[in-house]
Amino acid sequence: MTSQFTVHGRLWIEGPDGTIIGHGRVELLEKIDDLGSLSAAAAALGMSYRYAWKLVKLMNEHSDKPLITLSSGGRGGGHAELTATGKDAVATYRLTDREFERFLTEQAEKLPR
Amino acid sequence: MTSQFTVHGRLWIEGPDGTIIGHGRVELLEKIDDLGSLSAAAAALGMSYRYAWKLVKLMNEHSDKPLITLSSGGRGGGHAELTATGKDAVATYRLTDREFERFLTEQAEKLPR
DNA sequence: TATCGATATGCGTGGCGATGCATAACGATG
DNA sequence: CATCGTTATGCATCGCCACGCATATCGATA
Repeated sequence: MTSQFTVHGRLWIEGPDGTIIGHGRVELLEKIDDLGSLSAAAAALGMSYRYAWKLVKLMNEHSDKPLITLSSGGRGGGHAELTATGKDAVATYRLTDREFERFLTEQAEKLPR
Repeated sequence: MTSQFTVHGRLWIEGPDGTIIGHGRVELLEKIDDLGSLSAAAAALGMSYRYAWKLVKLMNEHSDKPLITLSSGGRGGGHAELTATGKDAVATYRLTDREFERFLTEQAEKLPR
């Protein structure tokens, strides 16, 4: 049967240019893609706008091609959008993350008792 | 061939009593088992004795049966030793950790490019 | 051209992991 | 019973992550 133990973990993907994409960043990217707004995405995740903005800046700086485009002013006050690179990154991460979830439950069942 | 991306991760095992055992704690346990001394183990890992002692206390408190026995005074000034439970915990963790390493490299090869 | 909502960014703060210092207690052994 | 090396534990601190406040900027639109 299932073990009394549970196996947990975190994983992240590093690119050759130093990009790091993990759980939190991917969630942010997905929310941005969903809502078209950085402030709304941050709020939806219970994350401060200040910090979300820093993450976006870091990701864009450390990546060869930017993952997110931000524009201020205009209708609605501004806009946030994923680039094709950004969407690719999300998709790639989600793929390996799904495998990871399978791995974790699979390992938990191997544990004693 | 191999991808330009690399997949990294951390994993830990939680017991029903709230025990948490992960990379750092296991390394400490192994060093204790190896050296028979908490202060020596901490030093060998470049970890402060203060913190290593706290970790041991936490692990023992949160586990049903203690993982480490500590004794002060006497020949050599004191002694640290793993219980059978402690050794089991290490062995179990190492087993799933080995699988985890395989998983990570395996996933990295699935990534684009 | 005034408004409005979002982006842009500095500055101070609080929690947490981890360190370092200092001091006490312990107990086998000489 | 003095010594010695380790365990035992308080307290102050440092760095990093993340938050919160405050303010400036931008640009479509009414």
